[in-house]
Amino acid sequence: MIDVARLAGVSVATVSRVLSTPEIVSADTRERVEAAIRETGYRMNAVARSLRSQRSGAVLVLIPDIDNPFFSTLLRGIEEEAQTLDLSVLIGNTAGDTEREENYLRTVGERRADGLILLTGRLPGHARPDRILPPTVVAAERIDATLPTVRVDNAGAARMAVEHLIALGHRRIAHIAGPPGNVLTAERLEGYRAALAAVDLPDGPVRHGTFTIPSGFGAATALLDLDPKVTAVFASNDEMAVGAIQAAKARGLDVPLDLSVVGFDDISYAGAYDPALTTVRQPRFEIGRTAMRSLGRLLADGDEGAAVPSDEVLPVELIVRGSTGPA
Amino acid sequence: MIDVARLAGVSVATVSRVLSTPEIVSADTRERVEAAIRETGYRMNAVARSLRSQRSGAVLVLIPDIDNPFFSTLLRGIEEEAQTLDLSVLIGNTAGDTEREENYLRTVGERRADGLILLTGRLPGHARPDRILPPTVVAAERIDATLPTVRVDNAGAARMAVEHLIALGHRRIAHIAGPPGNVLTAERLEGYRAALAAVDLPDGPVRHGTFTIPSGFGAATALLDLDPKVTAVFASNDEMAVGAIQAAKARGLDVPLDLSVVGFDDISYAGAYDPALTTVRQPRFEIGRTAMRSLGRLLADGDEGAAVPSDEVLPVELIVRGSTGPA
DNA sequence: ACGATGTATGAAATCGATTACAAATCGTGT
DNA sequence: ACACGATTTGTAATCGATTTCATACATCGT
Repeated sequence: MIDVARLAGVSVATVSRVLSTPEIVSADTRERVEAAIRETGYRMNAVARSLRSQRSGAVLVLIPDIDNPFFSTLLRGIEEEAQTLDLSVLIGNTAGDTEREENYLRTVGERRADGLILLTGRLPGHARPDRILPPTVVAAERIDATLPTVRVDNAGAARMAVEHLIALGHRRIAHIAGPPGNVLTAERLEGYRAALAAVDLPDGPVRHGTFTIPSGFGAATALLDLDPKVTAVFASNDEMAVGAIQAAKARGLDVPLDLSVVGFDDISYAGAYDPALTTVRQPRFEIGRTAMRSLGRLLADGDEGAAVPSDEVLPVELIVRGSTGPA
Repeated sequence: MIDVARLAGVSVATVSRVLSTPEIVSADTRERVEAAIRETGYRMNAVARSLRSQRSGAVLVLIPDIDNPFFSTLLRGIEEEAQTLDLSVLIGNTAGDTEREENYLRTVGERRADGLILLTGRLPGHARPDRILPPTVVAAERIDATLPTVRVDNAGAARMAVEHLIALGHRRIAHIAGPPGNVLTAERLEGYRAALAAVDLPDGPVRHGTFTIPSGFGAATALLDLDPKVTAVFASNDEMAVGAIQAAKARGLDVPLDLSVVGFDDISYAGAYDPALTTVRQPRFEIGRTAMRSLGRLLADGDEGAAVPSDEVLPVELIVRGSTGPA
């Protein structure tokens, strides 16, 4: 910067002004400085700027598993919006590990990141609930009423899925739920029950899985053993739905002729599966993008809107494909 | 830091030393300082440290598509190793866009990142080949002999896949290649040809796709139209292999009875597909981890080993599943 | 022609650490 | 008891930007 200043015959203060607030510099010096910048190939040192301005220009994304297609799409949305906001994205893959979480949280304590996006479905540092968080946005699940959140209406979406099955004439509809204690599990189970109750149908059998294909396979097997008259299954996510289809095939049932299966999420390969999965599409990319946008606002506003944590609910869409059919 | 120093009755220099080189400070002052740190809840400002030490402690990963399971696993490996090296990972999703690439490259020019990992399969800033790069490691493909690389032997792996088909008795084996001009496409095509040539079989028909399911579907359809006697297809990646299976099913063929299909990569849902995909597993996680490890060494060494850019070739594994069978 | 106002610029303080150099303290051998 | 080297600590410069404050100059109204 000193070189640029020398070359342009101005002070470093002026060079800085050309870079950050060009409008307050007279047109001709500005041009001289810009020419000098080009000539020297000068690049701003972002670290020095961060030190002085007390902003790192980065956000940290805590994510349970980058490798999970659900989260990777979210991350893509976050990344996309971050780029338009000129913010960097630091990733923190926690793998459900509290220690790693703490590690990453240190990162923001050390000022490496200005804000935080939580995809982990729980508050970090839960040992100390008094823990102060930086500007934070929660995506995909509502875990704390005091934090801005971007999500979908899980209960409503689950209800929509089950209503689709009811409309197809199914009466005995089972549910493969997520792990007990999980917010998503509870909300989707609630939606499933609401849909049945609305048409005076009794609840079908319910089994819990762990959001994985094998657990879906196991749960579906158990359900079909328990009640062979079940003609439809609503799974709390797509992986378990795929597991359920595999279980059905394994016992010689045809999907959708003998058993209809609905998933949740519409992960990328749901449509590629055979049969193609009927599922509820969450706008994952949009959720990510929206979360990043909210965080951007939070960072820009200082503490203005903090009093009213936003809670954005994005619309879902039922994608009807080959895994469901008439009862 | 000043507060800590005051509380411990020492100078800030001593506090700094306790933090970065504890061994040169006497045991009792060290303890006093550590107590003061705990008491004040002091957290180091990483930005200030970066400014002084001229190291940001972050690496930038340029990735074509985070959402692609192939890359997301790589990224997970990178992330994992980065955490043990105490480095932050900045992600740059380029989506094949040169402008974004440039944007992200600016990031490292501005000292936000110390090093670079390229998953994009090409050198960035190709407009200016004289462009100076920071310490850089290339993962998954060899694109420049002067840059350290971590990869697999694509030709050998492809050959292994085709030899599996030959061993099953297949004689007319088609290939769905990647897009022309791509390094991976060329190497895998070469391996395919080498396997056939080794047993004096003529090349089968070859069609190019774009590494996507629909393109695999289209290519397989074209191949089967062209030569209905084909009994096996080797696809250059798993997505195209899935597309090929769909194409076979669409024309009433059974996989693997009428047509055997082999893919490449072993992406996460290859084993979940119906039929489960026979494929060549790339150790993606290990590739990512190894790439990060190499970069870590590069960053630690200054310019020592720069003369001999490493080229690590990791072993692949043929995963035989349900999509291949005897001719 | 003169003070008041506004605009453009520069000098220097500042952000929060690290580290070269200097100074103080301590121990040890004679 | 003293000189010398080793250890420990402090003072102040430094990293590269931003920003406050002061100053120089131009413009304008009366």
